[in-house]
Amino acid sequence: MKRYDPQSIEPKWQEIWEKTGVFKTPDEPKDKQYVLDMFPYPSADGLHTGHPRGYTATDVFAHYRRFTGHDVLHPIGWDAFGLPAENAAIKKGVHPAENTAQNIENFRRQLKRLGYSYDWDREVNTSDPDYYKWTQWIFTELFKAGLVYRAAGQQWWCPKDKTVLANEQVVDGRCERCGSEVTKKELTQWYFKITEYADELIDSLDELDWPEPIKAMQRNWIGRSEGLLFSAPVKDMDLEIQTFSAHYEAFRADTFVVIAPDHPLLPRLIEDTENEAQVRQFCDYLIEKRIKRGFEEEKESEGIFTGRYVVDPVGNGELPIWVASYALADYGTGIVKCSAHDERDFKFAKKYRIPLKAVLMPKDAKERRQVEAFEECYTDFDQGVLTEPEELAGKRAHDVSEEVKGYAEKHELAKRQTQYKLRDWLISRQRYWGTPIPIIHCDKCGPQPVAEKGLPVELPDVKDYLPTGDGRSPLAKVTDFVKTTCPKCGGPAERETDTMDTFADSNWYFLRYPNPRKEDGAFDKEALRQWLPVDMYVGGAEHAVLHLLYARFWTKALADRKYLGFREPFKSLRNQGLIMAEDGRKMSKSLGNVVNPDDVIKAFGADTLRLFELFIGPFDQPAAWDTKGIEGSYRFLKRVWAFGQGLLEAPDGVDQETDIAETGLERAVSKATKRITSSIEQFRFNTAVSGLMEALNGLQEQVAKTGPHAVYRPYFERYLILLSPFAPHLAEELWHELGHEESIFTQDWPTVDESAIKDETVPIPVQVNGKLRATLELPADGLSEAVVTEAALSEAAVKKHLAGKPKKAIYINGKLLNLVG
RNA sequence: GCCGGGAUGGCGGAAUUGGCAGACGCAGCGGACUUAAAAUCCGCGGCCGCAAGGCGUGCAGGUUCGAGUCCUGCUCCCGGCACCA
Repeated sequence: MKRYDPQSIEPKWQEIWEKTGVFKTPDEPKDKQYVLDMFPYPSADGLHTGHPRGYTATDVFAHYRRFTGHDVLHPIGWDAFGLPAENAAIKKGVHPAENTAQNIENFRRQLKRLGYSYDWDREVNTSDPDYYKWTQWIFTELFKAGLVYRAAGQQWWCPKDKTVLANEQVVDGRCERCGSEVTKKELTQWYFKITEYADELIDSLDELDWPEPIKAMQRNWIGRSEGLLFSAPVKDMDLEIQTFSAHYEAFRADTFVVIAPDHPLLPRLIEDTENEAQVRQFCDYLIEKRIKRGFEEEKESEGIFTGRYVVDPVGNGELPIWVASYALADYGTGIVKCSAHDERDFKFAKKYRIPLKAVLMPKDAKERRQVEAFEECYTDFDQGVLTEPEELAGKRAHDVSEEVKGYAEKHELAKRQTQYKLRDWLISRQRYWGTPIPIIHCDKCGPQPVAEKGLPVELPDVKDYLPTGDGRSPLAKVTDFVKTTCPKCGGPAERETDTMDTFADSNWYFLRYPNPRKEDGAFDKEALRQWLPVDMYVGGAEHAVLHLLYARFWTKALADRKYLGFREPFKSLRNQGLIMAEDGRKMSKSLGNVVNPDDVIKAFGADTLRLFELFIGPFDQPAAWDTKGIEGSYRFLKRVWAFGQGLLEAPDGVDQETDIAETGLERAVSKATKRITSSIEQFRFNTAVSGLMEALNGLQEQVAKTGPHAVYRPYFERYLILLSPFAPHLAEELWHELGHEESIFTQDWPTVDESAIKDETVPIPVQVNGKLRATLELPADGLSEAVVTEAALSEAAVKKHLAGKPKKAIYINGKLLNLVG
């Protein structure tokens, strides 16, 4: 009997599969399935144990879809631009291009060693000019569509990476990449107008088959809130200010107004007032304090009276305008009407002894007295009852929401307004290793997009790619690159020297796979029609608001430019949970608890690693690595191997006893097929693997009755097909040993024999008063209530717990009998 | 604070629509093989109890013939967002 030797069979089949092209993408797909992984960022560390979890899942899914007659596109590529590559390159003194190429080579080797069924002819590499040419082209298209603009402003700045960061890349006041504390810097930068799509980005989430938490995060991030916009004249001034309110129902409680210290209207507001200098000084102090504080929440708000009043449009008289540190210039209008029914307003008013008024009351009398005395801040707009205005008195704020909106609109007191937390996407990066922004600055004509024939704007191959830290990219020092002519007037002009955020690269790569080598366009209409949208997309939940939101935005923008015939790129999305270290902590080099997939493959083979990563726990949940657990998966594959070898060496010919075993084998395989099929479809790979284990146990049990026999082979062959998406090498090897010339992957998915699944006798649990007292073993057919009840009543254990005749009986057909005494 | 997700043996986890709680695996115990060990194979296994039996899915209630699953009220853990008006 041959020994199970993954080290020899796995590379052998990988080579054969590649040579014969079994996993190549079909040309004219009829029943297509686009099964996609979030492409990896090729870091110097190579694959970590988290990668194979998601990649094996999609691979199993892709195989399964092929087996069930679908034409599958299952590609892979490299998200190759980006800061970490550049930082690593700087550290090692190797050019990022060279460093990235090495890393990709290593990643490719590792992925191939795992036996994934990728179509390797379709690799894309975002740092390849043939790719980023089209990233730049899309940029210019969006520019022409008015979805790209330049603006000056305070930007988050990472002092270590020496580049600006988007809001999304700042986590707890730190740079998402390197963990340094971020600061602010005044810069002119490029933005994508993602806010233009805010509504659609929220609304169309409903139609997506995505994990609910991811949808919730996107809704949250976009942060839509519908309310009223009030306009109010400033007393003794020719000036109107506007305020946004989401909780306008208690508008009669407004007693003051706050404005952000950095609000653009503020200088005008305080001009020529008595306290002008003092207010200005205080605002400077507040602004500085906020920058220093970063993302930490202020313990106690501070403010100062501006000396100005607004005349309230809804009848609350003249309201004093205060500068308040808690007011944000970039949300709503930056000015807020304030009341006793907001925690922050309430606290602020108490601190500065600003008068308050309560018009929203709890039902409870004691609580009510506290609210009336301003001892408590009451903010429950769902349960609270209004006391003013008279028309609404006694009604719940929640119930009159629409009524108030309608009334305010009708009498022109306010307008309906929707606000978003989502900000436009800042894409300029002052770093070398990225896609150059294809813009030419001309003194006469302004910024001009580079025409398609001028693309790609190639990243110059320079020695000095170190970030400068002065707010300009290292490209600014490359005179040959910078100096050019204006595409409009032909005069001397300068190139934009910033590069794009790497999320721009990954925004559209899934559109490139259907036509990866197309030279005269980013994508081919017919190829996109054949393959897009992506049917199954798998990756980590950490991309919930960055990549997944941006990619949706570009898809919609390109659809509006008539380039795409769909508005959502990813129909179904699944997230894999993190693989933690065995100690339950995150794997990290500094903790020394990292498991390297290469080592695992060396010890157990790729099939074991694949199987174990799926068996480790529910796919979307985090799981801790388990050294003993992987041995268990290895043991299982060895048992499959030994079982196969047993059948190979078994004698031919038929005798009567084998019939009984065959019935049992049919049952085991049919049951397994049913269970594994539904598990894969639901992305519950851990139960799919236990289904495989259970089935092997069943096969062994049956065969043990007669010993191995050649007539059992067809059952085992069907079993191998079920196993093959998980352990492709082992399955293929045994398949061929069993005498097949063609690859196992040309076969059809096994069918289920429903009649075989049915057992001849079934166990019927008998409960007395809901408690299990006996289990009857009865023939599967003819299980009427009368038959079962009669059998149950003759059981000693049932009699014992049942005093006399049962008052009532609940019989669930073929499943359970409950006697109530 | 707000929004998600979760809590089941020693451990990871199973359990269609409410119907035998603990599948499958890990660790453990007992046995076979072996001079011995590893590997492999067979068996046992929620807790308490000698047993009959009782108790068991985070806690407290409820609905139901019957609840891990449904309802109400909590506790704790994980993730995301957070002066967002």
